[in-house]
Amino acid sequence: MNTDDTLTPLNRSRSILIAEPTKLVTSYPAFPITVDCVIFGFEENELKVLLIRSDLQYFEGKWSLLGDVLKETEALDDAAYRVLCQRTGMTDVFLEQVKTFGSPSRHPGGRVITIAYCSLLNIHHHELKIYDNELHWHNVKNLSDMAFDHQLIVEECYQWLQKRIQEHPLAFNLLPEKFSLRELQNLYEAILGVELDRRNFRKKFFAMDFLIDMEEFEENVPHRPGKLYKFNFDKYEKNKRKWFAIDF
Amino acid sequence: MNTDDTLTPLNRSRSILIAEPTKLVTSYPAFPITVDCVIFGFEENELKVLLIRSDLQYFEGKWSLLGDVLKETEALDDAAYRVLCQRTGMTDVFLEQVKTFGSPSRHPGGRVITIAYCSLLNIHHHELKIYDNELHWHNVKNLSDMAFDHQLIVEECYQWLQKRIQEHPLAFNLLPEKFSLRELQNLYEAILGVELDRRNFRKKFFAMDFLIDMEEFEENVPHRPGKLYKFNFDKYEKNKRKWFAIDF
DNA sequence: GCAAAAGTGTTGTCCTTACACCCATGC
DNA sequence: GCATGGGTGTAAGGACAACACTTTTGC
Repeated sequence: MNTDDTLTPLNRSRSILIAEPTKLVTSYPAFPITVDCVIFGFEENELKVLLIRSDLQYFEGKWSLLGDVLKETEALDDAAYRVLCQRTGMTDVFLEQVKTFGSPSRHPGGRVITIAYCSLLNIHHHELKIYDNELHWHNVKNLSDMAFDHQLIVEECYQWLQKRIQEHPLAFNLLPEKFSLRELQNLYEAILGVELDRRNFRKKFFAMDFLIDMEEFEENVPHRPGKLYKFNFDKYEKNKRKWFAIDF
Repeated sequence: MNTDDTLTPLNRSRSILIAEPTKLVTSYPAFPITVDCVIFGFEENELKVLLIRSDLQYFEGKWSLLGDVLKETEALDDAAYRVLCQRTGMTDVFLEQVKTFGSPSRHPGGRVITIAYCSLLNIHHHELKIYDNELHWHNVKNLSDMAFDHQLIVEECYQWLQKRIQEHPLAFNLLPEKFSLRELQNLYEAILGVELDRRNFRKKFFAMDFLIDMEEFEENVPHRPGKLYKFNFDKYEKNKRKWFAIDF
């Protein structure tokens, strides 16, 4: 049973209806909220994440996610898109809410609750809006020395991505519009940390029948050029299978 | 580019380190935060969700999730467990964060951001702590007239559950410790909204080899009693398969 | 002509599905 | 003895894993 007497739902008598919701809400404790974007990119066969140097002296030299404070009347997703757009100049980017982190001690300046978003983009489709020279792509495999609980946040988003990429066609957000099957396979191998059989990988994607053959080939490669494909998002949306299989 | 001049990370010059994080955090806008628990139970072959009458006059007569305000120094998960424990008396209950909802207009008393948790429990393992007579189990299929955005929250948690139950042994949280295969199948059918072949369903679960045969039988059933099983969580934890299969 | 990667098929195994009959119990 | 659900097996088809050689291009 509750022992304090603040005006929380569990403390109030249930039989009296509250007529002044504004008064009620004003009585609640309030917390600063931020959104943090875990922005993944793919380059040189490595999965990368976009980080910036922390601007807190407390975390001097440590790396931090791109985030910003939620504004008074801004939707959560809008705040995340705003951060993305301001940093990368891109507006049509994959973005999804992953998890909210609210440990009371995660911020040295007081309690701040952050909503983590995961974002995937093609590194070569945009120029970073670098306001200073401290914005960089980092290999996901060697992260350390991060500010706040950002290492934990990246790890959870990375796990989320590993699972998600197997069930949804997210990978294509990380590649150029036209890509070779080798690039696609490299991407899956990098994200999942496994080696895949080339023949079976191709068979699987051709069997899905969501790849459009561009009848074009790679250029400037020091070996036989591979064919280029696009992912047929329209067809995928119409045909996506109703997922069902008990399996654990 | 930002046009206002509040002290958000995107507006500050990046070259100056901030020495007083507390001052910084205090300058951020702050929002009341609640946790809302979508508590699922299973009874009479129907998936149910635990709801209470809203205590806001604004939502008079409408149903609402069980929630409470986040306390100043309380971890998010702790707040959710507190709500669960206060309502159901149960402490060892499955609980997981699902998603954060923060539409600026979701609460009539001002902006309140809520973190939705999903919880699964065996209805018959506890007595509801009913402080008044307005706490009830509702069939998930016929929800309407809910307060706030709670209908949306329930829908998202239900979808989350449908997916999750196929990949993780969550179902056993909704059943008595000892259950028959029929009960298990009924549960899957109710949650997923499909009909399953009885023989194949049994084969699948026996093949997993995570069921412990209790050598006991149902009682007081008007037909041949079925065998009772327990789920072997220990064995599952040791053997759980590394999930990998591109499939979308 | 050599290095490097593209491209291609088959086979065996396993998993999934579809499907029908007898059995044990309560009434 | 009848109604109700418990319990079981098989066959066919589809998906997946393992595996090696030829082709094309750049240099």
